[in-house]
Amino acid sequence: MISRDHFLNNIFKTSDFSDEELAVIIPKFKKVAFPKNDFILEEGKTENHYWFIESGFARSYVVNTEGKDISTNFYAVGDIVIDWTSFFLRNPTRENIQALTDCVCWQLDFDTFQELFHGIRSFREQGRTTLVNSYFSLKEQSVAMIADQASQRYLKLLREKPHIIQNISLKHIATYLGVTDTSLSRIRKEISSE
Amino acid sequence: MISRDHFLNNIFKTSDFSDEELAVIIPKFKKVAFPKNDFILEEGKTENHYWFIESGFARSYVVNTEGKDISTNFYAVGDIVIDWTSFFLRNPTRENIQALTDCVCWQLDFDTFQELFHGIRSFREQGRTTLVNSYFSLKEQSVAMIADQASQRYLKLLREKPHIIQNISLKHIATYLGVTDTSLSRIRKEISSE
DNA sequence: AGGTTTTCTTGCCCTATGACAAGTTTTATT
DNA sequence: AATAAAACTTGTCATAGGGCAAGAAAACCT
Repeated sequence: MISRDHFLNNIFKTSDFSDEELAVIIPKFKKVAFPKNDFILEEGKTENHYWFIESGFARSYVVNTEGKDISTNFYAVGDIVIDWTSFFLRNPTRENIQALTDCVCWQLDFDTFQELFHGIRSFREQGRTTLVNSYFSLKEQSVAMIADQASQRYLKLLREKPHIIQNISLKHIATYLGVTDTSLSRIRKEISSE
Repeated sequence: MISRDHFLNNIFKTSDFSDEELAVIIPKFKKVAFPKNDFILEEGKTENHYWFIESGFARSYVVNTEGKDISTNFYAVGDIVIDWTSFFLRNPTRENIQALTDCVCWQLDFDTFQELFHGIRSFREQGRTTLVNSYFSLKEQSVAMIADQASQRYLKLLREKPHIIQNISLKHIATYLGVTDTSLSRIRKEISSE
């Protein structure tokens, strides 16, 4: 019997799962802890798991040809931590995912995912929706990179994900927004002086 | 009986479909033609279809707050034309998709898609893979916007999709690459003089 | 607490790209 | 073919943001 206030119950409660389905799904997840700075995923490995974050912060990044890292995403409580491409295409990843603080996560492996995906209609509907939501966010950010000034991208992030601004270091946020840390520092100054 | 050289047979042949499955799937598609400049999808509408292009070129774009359009993708023979977000989340789209030449397409509607997706395991595996591939391309382009110079993004497009460079107007390619048409013209000049 | 490392800010100058405008070439239309 | 309309190029000048380096402030040891 799954406790009514189990973390994963809150994750799944917005979807159309029956109690019976949740009783099948939730026990498949395994609790794991990542200490601060630990790598949840490393470039070159093929991802065989994903996680939901119960506590802590993480970020994903890629390293470009000049050896600089570029943050591609940030993960906070309730977020799914997954490299969609590596997980589903069974390819070595280009991404690194790193715990920025101590993290507690709930993990599912690929085979179990497949079993649930093909076995439970609402699970695959929910999985598809989660992926499409990620796609949507990425597209929004991608269009903003072309259409908006860096300061507007910063303000949007501040508006929509203030917990990221408050908990992630400026240099990581800067690369995510496509500017240098120097520029982001100036953008902050500019904004606070208004 | 589906002809062995039916266009859709070539689309699906790379996946693990049995002949029986193909005989179920392919007849569900409906042939449609879009004349040049026709809108395949318009902002504000909820997308109830997707298409495979048998011939022609199309592009998708969003209009930003200043009224300028930004190309988000180009579609050529064999490509899937779909607004993933609108199609799966059943939301009004922000995108416009426009035929740049006369196009012949094969169309599937949402309800039929759902029937195949939930009914045929290999169909949903293939659908998921297609979506993840789109996600991958978007991410690549997104990281390139931050990590690479405009000229490198142009060269990459030229290398990977020469048919796009050859058939799509400079101004559309420019917004896709995140530069003005003026800049792209200079980039071309710069490259050809090397 | 004292020292070390990391994070953030600021100054100076530079570069890639944008804005605008005037040509030129290509394509479409009658 | 003649005309109009796009598409593309090029010039001049402006600007957002980058590169580098020096401090200041904060976080992290042991």
